[in-house]
Amino acid sequence: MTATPAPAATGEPRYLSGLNAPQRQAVLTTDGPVLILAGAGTGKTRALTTRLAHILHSRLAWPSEILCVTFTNKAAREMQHRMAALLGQSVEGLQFLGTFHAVAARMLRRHAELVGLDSNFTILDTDDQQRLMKQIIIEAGIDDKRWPAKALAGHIDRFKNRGLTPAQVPAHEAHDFADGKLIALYTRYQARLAELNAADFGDLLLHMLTIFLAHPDVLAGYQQRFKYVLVDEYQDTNVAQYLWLRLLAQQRRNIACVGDDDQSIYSWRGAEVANILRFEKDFPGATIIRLEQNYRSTAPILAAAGGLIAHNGGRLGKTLWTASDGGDKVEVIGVWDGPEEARRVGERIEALQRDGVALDQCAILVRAQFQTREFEDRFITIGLPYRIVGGFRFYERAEIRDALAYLRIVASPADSLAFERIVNTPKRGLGDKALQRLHALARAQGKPLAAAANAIVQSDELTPAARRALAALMQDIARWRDQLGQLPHPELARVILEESGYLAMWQIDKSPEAAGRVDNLLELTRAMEDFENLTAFLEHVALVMENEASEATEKVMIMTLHGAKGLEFDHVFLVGWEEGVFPSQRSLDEGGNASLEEERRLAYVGITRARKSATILHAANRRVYGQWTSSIPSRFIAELPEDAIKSSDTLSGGPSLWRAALGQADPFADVARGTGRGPGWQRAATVEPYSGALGGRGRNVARAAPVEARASAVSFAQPARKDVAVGTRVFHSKFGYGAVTAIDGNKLEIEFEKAGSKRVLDSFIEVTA
DNA sequence: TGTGTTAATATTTTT
DNA sequence: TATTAACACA
Repeated sequence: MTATPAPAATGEPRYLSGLNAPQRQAVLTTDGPVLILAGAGTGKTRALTTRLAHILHSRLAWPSEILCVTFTNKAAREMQHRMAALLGQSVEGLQFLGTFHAVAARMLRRHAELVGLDSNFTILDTDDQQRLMKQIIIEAGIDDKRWPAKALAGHIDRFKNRGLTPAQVPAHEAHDFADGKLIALYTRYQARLAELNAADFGDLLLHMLTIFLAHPDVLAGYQQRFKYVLVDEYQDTNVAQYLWLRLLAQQRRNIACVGDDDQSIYSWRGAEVANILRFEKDFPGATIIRLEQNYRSTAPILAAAGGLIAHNGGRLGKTLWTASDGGDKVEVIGVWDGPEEARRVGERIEALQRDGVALDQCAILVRAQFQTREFEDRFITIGLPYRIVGGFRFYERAEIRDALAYLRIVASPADSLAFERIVNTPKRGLGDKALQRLHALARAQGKPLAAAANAIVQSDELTPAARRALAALMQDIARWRDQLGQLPHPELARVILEESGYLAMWQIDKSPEAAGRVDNLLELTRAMEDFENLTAFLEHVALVMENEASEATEKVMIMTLHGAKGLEFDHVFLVGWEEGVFPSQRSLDEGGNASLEEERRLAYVGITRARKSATILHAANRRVYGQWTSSIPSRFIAELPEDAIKSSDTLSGGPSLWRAALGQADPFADVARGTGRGPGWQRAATVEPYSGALGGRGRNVARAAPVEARASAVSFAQPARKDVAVGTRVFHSKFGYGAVTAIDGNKLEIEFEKAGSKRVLDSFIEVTA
């Protein structure tokens, strides 16, 4: 094996230079099925992108004859960009490069009538979906508390992921929900979607499957068209996606799938690792190419990751190697509790920062969102800029969804879900009673809600007040619809937000987040300018639920392990490696070994994100849902190869934990075993006291805990600002409004209206009038 | 119809 | 602990 790229022959296209032998093979083997097993950091995107560029450059196919699917919009965009860079010009006409859902939606709009939809069908998101399911459950006379909409949505989603229409669901699987009514509810849900001219995410693929199977001519058309099929992240495909791909590629068999079975972490979303494992059976004679040379991480990091993943069974098997040598061992640090973990990581990052490391090259990877809080609190205190990635996305925010509902009802009068959402937002005095009547009429006449509303205001069904309010709303909607062709759509959106009173509703609102919501609404209208018309914008929103705004300032990234997949950082902090946190309790309780192996793959993904250093932390005590719990280090720590890691413990409890985990005599074993407050409690509290350690009800400890005693160099370096004094009214993006009660240099003590008393740095607050 | 209370409930989330 | 949804009340 060699790190040297194969020598470039003269006259060879420029894009091939710099590829290693297997990468080159992955690009040049254009005929027949190819499975590219690409380990983390082995240049998989590069191989895939170059392959696409090669096909186009060699004129093997036109852009419109290529199907290239990814899972995320980000990945699709990146391919587009990198290919333009490779070929020296951007490529037009790649109509079928995109996410599975975007590509399927594009196809479905062409053939919608074959599954009883109109080509302008709306795409529902999870929220719409669940509201609809709840209606269906109640309509069926089922107790929606015992059988929540969420659970039904989960079942139906799983069926769709498996490519099963209601008729295809095996009868014995119907007993899981509402006394065997599951299939009936699924059927009813699909019927309602058809009435609403709507499709959910799962439908985009499932409908296409149905069409392909029922209309061989349509399928043949696509089989003919797509000379080459490229698939990214193949290990994450679900059964529906797999069947869809297989149908499309069956004819020409020029399919190339890139994936890594060791990075399959989405089985809970229906991903089937089996798809990648049986590729050779599906496509006999397939070329298998392994990319194993890692260009990202140091040898110790790869050794740690490799040693860990070796504990999984049923792998296709890959061994990552690197041509570079040196590098620090992976550090494993045991700490007393969550706050100490956050403090340690903060210190480490500040040290790195002093050495000139950019903050956005440091990442903290957590198993679950709740772990981010500890870091957030700490970083606010020491004034370390951070960004929590994930969590709520722009288009999921309530105000954005409300605004979109207004736009949807204007764009498509039959969108009853949108209508329902905005009919009484802002409050118009249209309560349950009025809505029930409206629903009843709509159902009786088989009309959309908006049409029923137009009818009901002609009658005396409603109270005069409600009737007036509804009539006014319907007039507004009609007027906005008239303006649809006249005003530019961002302008129309502004008009709607103004005239509906929706914007005013938030402007009047005094809660801390209201100002942000107003900003978001303005941002929404701005974002619309990037689209040709309202329809194009709404399509984008339905399929691209991500937050595109990237911030310019350097910040420490805090994100989940799932969110980190596909990313890389110089310095990675893997926190919360404790049994019950990671691997998560849920995965230990249910799902058996498969589920544990997925957690292990998640750990593997986490470690392989690191370029230069990986640091693993585990705490002896952690507050989960307000309860203090003790835990032992994650089994994954014990699975790391001894010579790739370096363990260190803090004074406050680490060593005892190690011994507990290794089953040796340990004076504090009772602590580690989870009996709660063992003798270590008092000891730890005296080693490094802080309010958090003594639990929520730490009445016996002064509130102003000496946590900040060792404040960071960063916070000392900044001069105190002059526009604040005791009593100044301020705003903080996390805590809301408050008044300054004490000033200590650039640290302020503020009594927040909602959040209580907090100490924060002055650079984090705004002075308000 | 709007508001204040209580009670339940709590992974991961590419579209 | 903290959020959210459902329910009683004015």
